[in-house]
Amino acid sequence: MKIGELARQTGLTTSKIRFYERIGLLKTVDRRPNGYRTYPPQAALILGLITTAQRAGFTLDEIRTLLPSDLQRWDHDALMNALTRKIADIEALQARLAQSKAHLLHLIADIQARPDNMDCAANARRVLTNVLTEPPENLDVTPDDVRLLDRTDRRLSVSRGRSKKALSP
Amino acid sequence: MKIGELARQTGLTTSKIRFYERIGLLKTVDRRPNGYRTYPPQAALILGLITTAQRAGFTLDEIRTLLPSDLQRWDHDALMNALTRKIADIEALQARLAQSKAHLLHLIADIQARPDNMDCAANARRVLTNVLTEPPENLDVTPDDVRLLDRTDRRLSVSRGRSKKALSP
DNA sequence: CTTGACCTTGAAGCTACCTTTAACGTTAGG
DNA sequence: CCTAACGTTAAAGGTAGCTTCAAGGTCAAG
Repeated sequence: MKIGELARQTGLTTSKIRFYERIGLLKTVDRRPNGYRTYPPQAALILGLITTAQRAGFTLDEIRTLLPSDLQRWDHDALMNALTRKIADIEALQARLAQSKAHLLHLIADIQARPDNMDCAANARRVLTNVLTEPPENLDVTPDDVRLLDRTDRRLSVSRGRSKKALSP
Repeated sequence: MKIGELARQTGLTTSKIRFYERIGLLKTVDRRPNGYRTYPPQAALILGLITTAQRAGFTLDEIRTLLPSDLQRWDHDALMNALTRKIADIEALQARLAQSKAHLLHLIADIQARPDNMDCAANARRVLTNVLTEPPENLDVTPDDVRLLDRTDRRLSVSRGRSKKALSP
């Protein structure tokens, strides 16, 4: 299978597939005499796995270390470890988001709770003081928690990059 | 107040403060005859606001358009709009995270549910098929939802960039 | 023989948010 | 007067995950 065909099958762009190869993520690729890449049918499967793992919050780096060269032979322990850690990361993020959300809701309520006898400027001062004197949100998030987020978002931004400008035909 | 003093008060680095000025986020700055920046006490307050807003998931760009030059005179409607939208973004992300988490838990269960009479390779094949045939996770997340995440993570990654290499003294 | 669809490469660009570096001027204290 | 700590600038670098570009080569159909 040539790269364009693989791209169609997986829904990925050819540039993405080549990129994965460059960073050592996709190794099941051969060359025809003319230099063209050629893939076994299995490649589509692997790319599907990569995409799925990415959506679950794994970095390409993590995926690379977890993906066995032979799909039948996984490092069971490493995989389970990674899955468990990833879940913990997600939970930490969920806690953060809940906090942020609560914070914003509180702020909205605070703004709308302007006493009738108070003018806008004074209300602004009042709200401002509240915002800045709230406790510093002790979230206890470790650098490791953070890493997921860095991934998660990017994972989600599948729809980006496409939005820039439509191909001018 | 000079920039070092302001940095100490806010807990930000001087480079960050200068950066904020460069991108037009912090305008309350004057110069002494020697070229040094000098700030009114209010500046610390504004930086506090910026940091808080960032933690809540706003981009510096968003913050810039929302921050009034006079802290007493906010654009009430724009602010409320932004807050409301940001909450919606957070909710979308929460939904995604819940999905990812469920997905991972399911995967773990699936791996552990290997029938006694099945060998590892066969189990790997079985799980693999399950993973890849699950529905494509119809999440209906808009590009706008995505933007928050891009922010949220970075907001969280305060602890990064420091990790590279300690200053060699 | 030409057209168009496909393939190749390395390098540069993009995003958002900073930090780092180099090369230099200022100021307070001993 | 020297030194250490502070201040200044513009420009480049770093992250993660790609895309885009320039400048080609290959191939099948008409």
